[in-house]
Amino acid sequence: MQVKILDKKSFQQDLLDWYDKEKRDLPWRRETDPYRIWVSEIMLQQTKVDTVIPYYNNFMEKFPTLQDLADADEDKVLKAWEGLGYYSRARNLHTAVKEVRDEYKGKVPDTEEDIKKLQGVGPYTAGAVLSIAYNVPAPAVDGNVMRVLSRLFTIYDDIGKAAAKNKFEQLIREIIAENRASDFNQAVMELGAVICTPTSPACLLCPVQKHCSAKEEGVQDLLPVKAKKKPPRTVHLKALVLQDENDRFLVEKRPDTGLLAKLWQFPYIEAAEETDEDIAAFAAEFGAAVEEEVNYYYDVKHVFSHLVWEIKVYRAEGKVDNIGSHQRLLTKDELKEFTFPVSHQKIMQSLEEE
DNA sequence: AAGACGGGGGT
DNA sequence: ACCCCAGTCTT
Repeated sequence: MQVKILDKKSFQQDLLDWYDKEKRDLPWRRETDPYRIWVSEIMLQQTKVDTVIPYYNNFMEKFPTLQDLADADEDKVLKAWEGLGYYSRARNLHTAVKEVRDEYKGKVPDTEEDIKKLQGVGPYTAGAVLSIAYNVPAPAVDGNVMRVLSRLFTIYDDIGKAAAKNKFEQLIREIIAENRASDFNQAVMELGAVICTPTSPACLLCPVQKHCSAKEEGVQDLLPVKAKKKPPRTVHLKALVLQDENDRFLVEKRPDTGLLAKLWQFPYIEAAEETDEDIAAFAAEFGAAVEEEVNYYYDVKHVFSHLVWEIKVYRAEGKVDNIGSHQRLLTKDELKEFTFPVSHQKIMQSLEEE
């Protein structure tokens, strides 16, 4: 591969000098424990630093060591992840940490071969943990890195394609500062986060502007190239908030796999058509009398990356029976102990406004 | 190679 | 209302 950079040493020095001076003071940057680095990198997948910080701090308070997390109940782990999204990250991390406890004597693997075997550890996270925790010169290519490199070297490959990622990893292998792999990888990501931003990059403040091919050609706003995603499909739901005579609410645990696996929710049905009887029939299964017009209460809209939930919420009070084994009746206080997706937190919140 | 999988921010 | 952000696993 042709590296069009003029002076590698000069580039590394300009980048690292800037990073040494300007790097943000982040909780996980005060840590050297590979377990803590690992947790931060899992949380940072698809998620902004500002969102992660409070979750990370709380998580470390609850599970200070790898052993603590490995020994914890899954429900507690999910509760600590509540609202962060992509809950398979939490389940996979929990599985992987138990694997490290049992198969690696509690020490996070420091080789690419071993660390990649862990659930939820893909090419990015493997490189990030190896470089940041162990200073191994492995590439850690995330969206920030692809954006920075696509501009530095005017690469017009679609960064959504798998082939492009290999190209960027190879590029990092060629330009990484071998003895400062941790700082180098973090510096590139930091540059992408605070200077080389998706829109309106701050080129005038950029420490490596003089090495940047896109800036030289004035095409920084055209990069990176990325195919547009399809709009999410809309699913119509009717959710049922049943409150029994003891002011307990009917909730249920979602299946072990798929969307929002193992989280709790108010029972609902998919309503393909705007029919009137379906919610009544659904409620009748619990011995509750619900009518479309009488019990309709509230609308909740929730947007995921691949679908939209438009939820009509129905409320009813009275005796509740015929509870399934995955279902529970919980008081308002007890609801707080269970993990709900944000969409159903919105439903819960509507109960406070009366 | 494409889709599933959450949630947040900016304008 | 519309735009943007994007790792890993599964199919």
